[in-house]
Amino acid sequence: MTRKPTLPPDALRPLTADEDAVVRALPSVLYALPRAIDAQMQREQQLSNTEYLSLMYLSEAPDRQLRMHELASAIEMSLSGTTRIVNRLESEGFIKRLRCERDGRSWHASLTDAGLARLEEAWPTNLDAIRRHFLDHLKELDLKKLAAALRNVAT
Amino acid sequence: MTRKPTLPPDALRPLTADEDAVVRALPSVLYALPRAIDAQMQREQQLSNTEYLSLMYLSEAPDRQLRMHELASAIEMSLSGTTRIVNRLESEGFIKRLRCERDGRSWHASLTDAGLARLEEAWPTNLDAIRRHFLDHLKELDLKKLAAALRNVAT
DNA sequence: GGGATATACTTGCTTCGGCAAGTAACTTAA
DNA sequence: TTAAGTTACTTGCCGAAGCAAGTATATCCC
Repeated sequence: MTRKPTLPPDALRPLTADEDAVVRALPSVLYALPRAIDAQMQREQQLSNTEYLSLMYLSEAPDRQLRMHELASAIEMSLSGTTRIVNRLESEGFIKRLRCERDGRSWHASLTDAGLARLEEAWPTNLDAIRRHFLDHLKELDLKKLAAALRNVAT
Repeated sequence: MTRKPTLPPDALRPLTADEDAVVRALPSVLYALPRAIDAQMQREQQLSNTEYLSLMYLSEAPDRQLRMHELASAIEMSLSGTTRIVNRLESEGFIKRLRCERDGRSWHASLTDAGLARLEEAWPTNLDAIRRHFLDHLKELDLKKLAAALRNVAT
């Protein structure tokens, strides 16, 4: 039972009413919402969100390829998780693995034409899912500030 | 390959620049952030977020107990997932299952004193995780509006 | 009252993800 | 130049969650 030692007293500062309201709404957004988006993507496109993101980041990369650890950090997954995602996408022909010429330990995940086509087929569903589950509910917010805040959260 | 038929044209309406900025930042927030919060809770408190939420909602319920499906909907998990969470928490003595007197098919998950103590031990970590990973990055936002929007997303 | 249906939960099976250990290839330093 | 260390990726093992099927109880309707 190695628990963290006592937290600094600041951690116990009570939440303001507004913060509390945000915190109360958070589980829905952080836990249920990703599952809902994933489920729609899976149902309508047979792609998980991480698979979709992989195709997307690859499509935007120079030469449509990224080294494994670059892809991992783009999709914010562990390297082992990324290995498996690439395995799946490779087995369906959407990605090819290419040896890296400059570093024999390294592989490039390279988006195939089929992979690009798959992405183009899938993105309307992804956009629809994000709109329906998320964007459409934010009408009252200042999106510019929200985007900045979310980028800030991201780091 | 049963794919959804063509989406309504509205789904293809392009994103505004602000919407796009939000969407770009979304994977970090919806996928990486929950993992980060979970990891901190697991590391420092040996509790998953769903376990923590279960204890929390039970502590707030009348008689500190809820029927399984009530708990499931509170924590927004499937019933089978809830069964397993309750199994885990029960095996550690934090929850007891009590037969429902009015309905023989039903069980109450009931928070024990040990469970309440566990919750009280864990909440500062949870609060700290939420603050550090999320709340502290929202300084620029109108939290009242954000809370309303998030509640809106939740439904 | 008793069969058909519905409800509340549990279990079996599968998938996904992380960590830690393993392997191969590169780099550094003696 | 070769042994030690580091890096890039993969594999083995595990836990968590969902769906679909199973079980037990309740309700409905004749």
